[in-house]
Amino acid sequence: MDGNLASAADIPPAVLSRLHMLTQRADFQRATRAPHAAKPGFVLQMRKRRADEPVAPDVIRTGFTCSKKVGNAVARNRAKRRLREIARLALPQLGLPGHDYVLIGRKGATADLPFAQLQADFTAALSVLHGKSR
RNA sequence: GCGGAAGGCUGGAUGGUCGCGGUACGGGCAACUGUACCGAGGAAAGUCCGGACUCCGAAAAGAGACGGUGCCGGGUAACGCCCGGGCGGGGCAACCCGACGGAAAGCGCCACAGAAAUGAAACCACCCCGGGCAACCGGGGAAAGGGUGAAACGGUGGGGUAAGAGCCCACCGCGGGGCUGGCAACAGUCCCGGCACGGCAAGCCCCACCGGGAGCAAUGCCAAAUAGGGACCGCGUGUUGCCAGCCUUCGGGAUGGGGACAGGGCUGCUUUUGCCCCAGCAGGUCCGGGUUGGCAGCUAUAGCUGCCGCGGCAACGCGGCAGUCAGAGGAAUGAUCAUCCAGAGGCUUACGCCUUGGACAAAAUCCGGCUUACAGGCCUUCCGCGCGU
RNA sequence: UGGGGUGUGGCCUAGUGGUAGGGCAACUGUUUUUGGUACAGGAGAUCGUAGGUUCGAAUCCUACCACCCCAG
Repeated sequence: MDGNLASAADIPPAVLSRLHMLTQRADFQRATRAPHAAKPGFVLQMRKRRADEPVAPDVIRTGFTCSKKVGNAVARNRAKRRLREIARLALPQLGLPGHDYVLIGRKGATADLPFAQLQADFTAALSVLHGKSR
C-alpha cells in the first residue's frame, strides 16, 4: 500500500471540531460499565450519553487510557498517541454523535502492532458496537 | 598484531502526507483561522544530597536534644560533589580502590573451642629440690614449646641459663622526644624507653564542623459559586510609681497619657535571650458547605552555549566577543510512507540479493552534583607482551 | 512533591550479631475394607538483589529492586 491517508484529508474541519477529549475520571468510570469490544491492540468502549448531561448532543467525545501495566512512561505515551491517531482518522466519519468512546491500551500490542491492522480493528470494533446498540 | 588502562564525543539521516503545543505578525464582532519560527535527555529517570525562590506573627541569636559529615589542602553560591596531595591495599605496568578522626576519656561485647579473651593467671609438656623400687606425689622456678582459636601479652637471629625469660645485644615493629622538609596530612633522620598499649566506634560514646520548618499542589491576585451555618478556645481587666488637668468632706477619688512588675501570646523538639499584647471586642482553630475556573509564580541569568586571551599542576577563576535555545498544565513535542546509513541472520567463491531491525528512557518551579539504566559507533592518550626495522 | 512501611520453605509468621524455628499445606509410613480423622517420620530456605563492616550478618551500614500505605 502507499500509506494513503487521503481519507483523513477529506474530513471537513467542522466535523473534526466536534471531537472532544474526555478528562474527568467520572466519565471514564461510566464508560467502564458500557458495551466494549476487545481487539489485540486495544479495548474499545462506547457509551451513549444521557440527555441530562450538559454536553451538546451532536458531540463525539473520546478518551484514552493506559495503565501502568502497559509499560513505562515512554511506552504509555506512544500507545496513547497511536490510539489518538486511529481515533482521529476514523471517528469523525464513522462515530455516532452523542456517544463517548474510550480506548484502552494493552501491554506490548498497542505500541508494536502494524498501524494498518490497528485501523482495521478499530473499524471492525466500531461496527460491532454500533450493531449491538441498535 | 594481541591483551589491557584512562578520558571524551555521539545516541540514526533526508524527504513527502496528515496532526499537536507555544510565540510573533495578520484576518475576523466572536467561535475561529492564515503565515513564519521554535518545540525532550545524557541521563529528562531514581528522588539520595546541596542551593535559589516563597510562606511560616520577625524566621533573629545562644545552649541543649536530635540528625548529618569525618586523612590534609584547595575549588564552589553550597554540598555528602570536584581537583591536587598524603597514607593503606590491589595490579608486571598504565592505573584502580578505600565511611581513612579518636580504642592510654569512659561503658559494653568478643559465641564455640581453649588453662586463660586483657584483670591476671598456667592444662599438657620443661627445669630444680624432697619423697617413693616404680607408676607417681608434694613444694618451687619459668612462660620459650604443644594444643585451642579469627585473635594468645612484641617478631627474627644470637648470647645467656638448672630450664627459661627484653634478662642482655643487633635488626624490624611499637611508644616518647628532638631536628630537617612540607601551609598541612605526613615523610626522613637522630636519641631515648626495654615493651607498658589485642580487636570492634557501619555498638554506645568522645572530638571537630554543619543543619529552624515546610514546600511551586509553596505563595499572591481576580472571578464565580455556596453558606451567612456548627463546635471549641480566648474574658484575664491585677499591683506599683510618674505626669496632666478635674472633683474634694483635704483622708482621698475618678479620668486620660506614658512606663515597670505580674500575666498572656510568638519560633512546627526543649530552654534562655528576644519580640508582641497589656483593654482593642474584636480575634483564633477545627468541622461542614461551595468552587475544582483564570492570571501571576514560569522559565534569562550563582545563567547557558561556542570561540579567544590571561592566571592556576588541576578542579576552577577573571576578562572579551557572538548567540539565546521547550514552557505544557488530566499535561503538546506525534502518526505514517519512501530512500539511505549502521547492526543481526540466511544464500552466494565473490560482486551482490533477501529477510529482519533501531539502546536506555520522556520535561512538570529552576539550578549544581551523586546514583542507576544504556544497542551500536567514533576519537585521543597511555601500559604489557609478541613480531619487524 | 514530601513522608512512612514491608520483603524469611508453596502460604502465614518468629527470630535484632554466634547451628534459621513454629503452624498450615504437600510427601512417606502405621491405623481403617476404603477415604477422612489420628499418630509417627523425613524432606523442602540464594532470609528481595549486590557490595561492605566483623573472626562471624536474616540481624549493622550503603546502593539498588519490587510491592503497599499516607499527606497537600
